[in-house]
Formats: sequence, structure tokens, C-alpha cells
Amino acid sequence: MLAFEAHDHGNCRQGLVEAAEAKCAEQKLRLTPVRRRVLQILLEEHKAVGAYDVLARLQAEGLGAHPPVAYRALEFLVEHGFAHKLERLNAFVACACPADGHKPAFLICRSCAAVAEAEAEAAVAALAGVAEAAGFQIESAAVEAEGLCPSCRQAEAN
Amino acid sequence: MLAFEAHDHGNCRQGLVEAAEAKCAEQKLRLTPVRRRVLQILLEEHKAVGAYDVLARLQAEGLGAHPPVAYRALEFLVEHGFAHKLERLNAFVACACPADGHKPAFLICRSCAAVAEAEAEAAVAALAGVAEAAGFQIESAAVEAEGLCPSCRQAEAN
DNA sequence: GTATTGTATGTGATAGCATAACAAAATCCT
DNA sequence: AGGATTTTGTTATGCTATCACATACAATAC
Repeated sequence: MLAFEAHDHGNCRQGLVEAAEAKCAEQKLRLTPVRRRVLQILLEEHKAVGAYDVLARLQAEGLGAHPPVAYRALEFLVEHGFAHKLERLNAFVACACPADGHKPAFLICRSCAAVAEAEAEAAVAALAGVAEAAGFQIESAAVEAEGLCPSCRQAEAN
Repeated sequence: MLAFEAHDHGNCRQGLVEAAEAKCAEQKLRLTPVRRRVLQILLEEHKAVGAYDVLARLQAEGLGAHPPVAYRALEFLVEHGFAHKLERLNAFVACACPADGHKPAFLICRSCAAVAEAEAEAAVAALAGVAEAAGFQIESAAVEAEGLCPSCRQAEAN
């Protein structure tokens, strides 16, 4: 899990872009310039980014000036697990651990807006039990918690 | 849990409004005409309803013509547990079992848009474990699954 | 019973999020 | 090269949500 601790961010960024390239090559997906750039932007920001923020940066670089450009790239990234959408924020983050079939949960700090990606395997399994009983077939699950991250928690205690 | 089965809906509706009235009386909350009406609308629809759909109905009844009216009423209902917001749909549903401190999960059918409210106690507990390890303090959680409800599942099999 | 205070509502304006529909260009395949 | 498929460009529009300020209502204190 990518928690709230500091880490070598330049490093993780580089690695994740390369991982995406590898996966696209393998699965014959097209990581076009716009898509690659959007992934990089998400990785650089390393927080939840709105589609229009992404768009603004694309625009500044001459890579596309209209909302659909950003939304389509984001859709591609989400669809293939390179990014996730945070439903509570209407925003997007790069996936911190793009392994196939992982079940992400998000911890969103209401104070500083930091977002951590956690593994929701257990939570989704628990939910699957309830759904099964109701005859409901789960295809995807969004698990998002809001609260206080460690540093804001500490700051608020003072 | 309120599953996808048929049930006596007129009955549950009536009971839930009365329960809300009782709880408001007890806690000295003000279930004003607009708020009561919005709750009724959610109960009547018995599915996810957008704020602007609610607003349209209020307008038709002369109860308020501008977005803030609907949003404020919805906010009140959500805040006090009479309704929930579905983050994935940007829409609202009446709470099917407004007991204090219950942890709802939602099962959303991608085919017919039906929504069932399930108990997410176990899922949230599992998530709390992960969060705890990261030092994150959960204040609220949104658990929403998308997939196929029993009838659409069956229909798709044919 | 009136003043004060807090809460709720009315209203206009505006900000932010997202997609439909169609045209053009790039890429892939044979 | 030709045709099919995918991606991008662009216009327009629709949906979701909040700000800011004015007004009205309700509860409590005097």
C-alpha cells in the first residue's frame, strides 16, 4: 500500500510510466502521446486531479484543448487500471500499484486532501458475501473513506 | 437489508416518513415542508434521484425553484441519515433502514439502475483495519458496487 | 408581546463536471 | 494502396453544485 509516508517520488513515477508502457506493449494497447502525458501528469501531481486541471495542462502543452480529449484519455487510463476515479471528489489519481485485478480503496483526508490508495481486498470480499446473498453480481466496487490522515490528525490534536 | 425483491412499498414509505418525524421530534430537528416533501419524493421514486429531478418536482408544487433549495434539503436528509448520496451516480436515495450508525453499502445495477441498500458493517470493519495500520482515522465511508441485479442477470443470460 | 438571535428559505449568478454528435486524422491490416 | 478501425479535434450543450446576499420564519429571552 502507498500510505501517507514520504517516499522517493521521482523514482516511483518513472517506474510506473515504464510499467504502463510494458503492459500496453504486451496487451497491444496504444499508449498515445496524450494518454502517456495524462498519466505523467497524474503521477506528477500525486494527488487527486480534476479533469479540467488535466485539460489545462494539456492545453498549455498544445496537446488538446477541449474537454473530451482529457476525458477520453482518463477513461482509457481508468479502464486499463493505470488510474482510478475518486467518485467523492470527481477527480482522478494514478494507480499506485497497477497489478491486474487489485481492489483499491481510497483514504481521503478531509483536511489536506491527500489521498492514499489501500488494498480493499478484504472489504470487497465482505461485500461480495452480502451481494451474493441478494443475487447481485458485483463487477466493480468503489470503496472510499474520508477522514484524517496521520499528520492532520496530529495537527488537529494540538 | 432491502434487496431487490418486491415488497409492500406504500407501506414502507409511510413508515419511513413517520420514523423520520419521530426522530426529528426527539432530536429537535426541523422537518420543514420542503425537507419532508423531498424525503417523500425520494421514497416515492424508490431509486436514485438527481438533485435536479427533485428540484423539478418541488418547482411543480411551488415549493422552491432554485437549486440551493433542493440541495439544502438533500444535505439535511443525508446529514441526519434519512437519505444517502450515491457518489457514483451523483444522485440520492432515501435510507431504507434509518437506524443510527448503520453503515450502508449500495448495489447499483448497471442495466436497470435499480439500487439496493445493503449492510456494509463487515466491509467497513475490514477497511478500518487497513486504515488503522496507516494511521488514518475514518470518519465516513462510501461503499458502492456496480454490477447486475438478479433480474437483469437472468435477462442477460437469455 | 416585542426584541434578539439563530435557522431556513428565496433568488440570481456563476463555477465545475461531463458527454453527445460529428468531422478529421492517424494507425492497422491485408 | 485500399478499407476498416481507432484516436483525436471541435462545437455545442447539459448536468451537477455552490457562492453570496436578501428575506422570512421560529425559538428564546427580556
